[in-house]
Amino acid sequence: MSAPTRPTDAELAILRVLWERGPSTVRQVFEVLSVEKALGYTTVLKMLQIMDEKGLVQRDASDRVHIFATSQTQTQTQRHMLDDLLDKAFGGSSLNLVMQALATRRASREDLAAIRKMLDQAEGRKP
Amino acid sequence: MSAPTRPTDAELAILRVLWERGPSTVRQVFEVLSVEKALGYTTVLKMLQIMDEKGLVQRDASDRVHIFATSQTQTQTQRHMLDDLLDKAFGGSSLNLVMQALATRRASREDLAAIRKMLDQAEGRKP
DNA sequence: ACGGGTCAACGAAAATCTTCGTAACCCATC
DNA sequence: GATGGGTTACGAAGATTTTCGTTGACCCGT
Repeated sequence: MSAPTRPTDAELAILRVLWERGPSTVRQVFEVLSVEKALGYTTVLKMLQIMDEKGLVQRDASDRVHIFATSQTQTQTQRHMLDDLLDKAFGGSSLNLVMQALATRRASREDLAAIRKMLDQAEGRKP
Repeated sequence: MSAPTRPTDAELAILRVLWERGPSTVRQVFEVLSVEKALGYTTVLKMLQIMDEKGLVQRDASDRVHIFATSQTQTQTQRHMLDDLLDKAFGGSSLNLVMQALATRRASREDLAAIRKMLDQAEGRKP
């Protein structure tokens, strides 16, 4: 159970498909990815083989056509990558990161309300 | 003025030093980095040469000992990398990203208060 | 002028990431 | 049981990233 290595861009593209579709075959992943970008079927296959070795995905090989699934939830991976970015580009300051995130893309009123609600919980406020 | 490529990990380590120290010589960057990790002087030099070609840093070669400086502020780079992460791992949802960032244990009580304050301003609350 | 120390440039090796051609395999249908 | 379409396995090439040894230039003190 070693620390999962940070997914590369190509790996992340595949993970995105698996998160959205759920467990999928190579062909299913390929169909989705090939819409946006020209790439070969065996490229996707190879990536999934490597990701399996790295532990990024799990493979169900009980049928002839193997089924691949992510081994971490999207949320877990997001946390991991955020933590990584926090260390490497934000000096560990999550305040700084949050400020930047809120400044970059304007959050809707509902978003802000949701964040406020979360702050209340985090701070353990009494109403 | 092409879109600056996302810095690699090694590049980011150097950028961190330059952001903190300001414009520096190869040796100065090397001294800082070699504290945490064993690496050669020429490794740092080569990295800075490459980063110069990529446009990540700017070089003042008017003296014999060259001075390197970042070509983007830390904030600009942070925005860029956050945007990248947002697309690639968060489906473009900054709300989601902020929530995750707040959910880590790295946000201190003061951080949360500062964010709350910012929310107040963003929502235009009257006191 | 000489020698030791510091410097940037260059090339190349090592490591990692990305892509795909080829082969081997399985199964359904002719 | 041969053929064809779809599958995984394998290896290797190409691209990028990371590392550093070597070389030649430059400077300063003797």
